[in-house]
Amino acid sequence: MAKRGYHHGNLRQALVETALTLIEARGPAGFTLSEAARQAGVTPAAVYRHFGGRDDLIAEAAQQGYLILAEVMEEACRHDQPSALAGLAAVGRAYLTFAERHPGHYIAMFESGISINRTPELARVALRARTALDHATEAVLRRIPPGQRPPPAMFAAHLWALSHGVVELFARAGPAFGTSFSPDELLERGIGIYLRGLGGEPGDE
Amino acid sequence: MAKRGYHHGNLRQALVETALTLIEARGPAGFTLSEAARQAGVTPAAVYRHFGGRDDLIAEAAQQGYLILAEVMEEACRHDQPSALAGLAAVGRAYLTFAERHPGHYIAMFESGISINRTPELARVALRARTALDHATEAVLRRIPPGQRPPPAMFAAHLWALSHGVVELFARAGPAFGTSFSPDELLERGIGIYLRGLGGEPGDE
DNA sequence: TGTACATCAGTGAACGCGCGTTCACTGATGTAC
DNA sequence: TGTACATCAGTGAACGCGCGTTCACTGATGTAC
Repeated sequence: MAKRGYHHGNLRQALVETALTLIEARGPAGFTLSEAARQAGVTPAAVYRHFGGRDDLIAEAAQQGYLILAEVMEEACRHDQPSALAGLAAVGRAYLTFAERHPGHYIAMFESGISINRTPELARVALRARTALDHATEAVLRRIPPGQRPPPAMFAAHLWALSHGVVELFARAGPAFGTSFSPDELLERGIGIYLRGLGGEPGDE
Repeated sequence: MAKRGYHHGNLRQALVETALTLIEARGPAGFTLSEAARQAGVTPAAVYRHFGGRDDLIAEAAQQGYLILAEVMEEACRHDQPSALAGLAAVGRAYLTFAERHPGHYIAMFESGISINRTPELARVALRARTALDHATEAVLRRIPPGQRPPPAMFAAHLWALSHGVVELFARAGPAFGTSFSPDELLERGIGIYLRGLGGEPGDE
C-alpha cells in the first residue's frame, strides 16, 4: 500500500481502476460511485473533483477500453500473416482476448448502457477502435479475389458481429449457453468458413 | 382501463407486462419493483404475493421471452424453404425480428444480467429455445454436401453468434456503430457468405 | 336460495439502507519574491 | 534559502430520495352446508 497523505496523487486514475474492478465483479448495475470512492480510500465527494458524476466515471472506463481495443486491433494486423485466414483469425482472436483480459473495460463499453455518443471524446476513441478494425480487415480483403469481395465496411461488420456474438453468448455468459467448443475454436472455425465463402484460401485450414 | 376492485384479477401477468415496458424504456438498471407496482396500480407489497422479489420478476420476463423465441424459431423452420440459404436466412431474420418486436424480453434475457440458471424453469425454457435453433439449423445442414458439414452444434452456434452480434452492435445500439447497411442486410449477406463457405448453394444469392 | 366461514390477494404504514450530490471547510503543494 | 500566499484536492457532515422488504391488517371471493 503506497503511503499517501491528504492528497492522493493520482486519484483520477485510481478511481477508474477501482471502477473497473467493481464493474467486473458486480456488473454495471452493482457499481456505485460511493463504493468506488471507499475502495480508493477517499470520500465520495472527492470523486466530484475529477468526474461529473457516476456515469462519467463509467464513461471514462469505457473510453480507456476503446483505446486499448484500438491498440489491440492495430497490433493484430501489424505482423504480416502468412495467409488471409491467419490475418483474420488474428483479429478475431485479439477481440476475444481483449474481452477476456479486460472484462471491466468490456462491460463498461458494451454492457453498461452508456451511450457511445455521451461525450465527443468517447465517440472519437470508439470510432478509432472501429477504424482500426476496418483497417485490419481491409488488409485481409486485398488478398481475396476481387470479384468476390464484399464492401470492406460490411466485411468488418461481419467479423465484428461474429466475434462479439461469440463473446457474449459463449464466453461471458460462462457455461450458460455452453457448447462443447471453446469460444476460440468456435470463432476461428466460423471465420474459416466465412472466408472460404469469399473465395479466399481454397485449400487452407 | 378495465375496472377493478380490491382484487386485480391478473396481477401476476400485468406486473410482467409492466416490467417489460419499463425495462424496454429505461434499461435493466432503470427497472424498479416499486415503479412496476405503481404502474400496475398496486402497492409494492402486492408484488410479493406473486414473486419472490425484484429479480424474480425480471427472471419471469426473461422466461416468457425464451418461450417466445423458441416458438419463433420453431415457426421459422416449419415452412419448407426453397433453398438452404433461404432456410438459414429465415432463422436469422426471425432472431432479428424477435429482438426488434420484443425488446423488453430481449433485454431481460440477454442484457439484464440475470443468470439463465437462476431457476430450473428458466434453464429449461432457455434450453428449449436453444434446441429449437439447433433443429432449425439441422434441417438446413442436411442440404449441404456431407464432406463440408461442421458439427451441427457448431453450425447453430455460428448462426446464433452472428445474429446476436448483429443485433447487439448494429440494431440495439441504434446508429451508434452504424454502418451504411441495415441489420437485415448485414445478417443476410453474412449468412450467404458463410453458407457458400460450407459448399452450399454454389450459384445462389 | 341464503348464510357462515375459510382463503388469500392486496393494503398501507413503516423500516433501515445506501445511494448520489451539495456545501463550506481544511490542509498540502508549489510558486513568487 | 526562507517566507507569504494562491491554488485546489480532499474532507466530513448533511440532505432528500426512492429503493426493497416486512408486517399486521382488511375486504373480496367462492365454497360448504
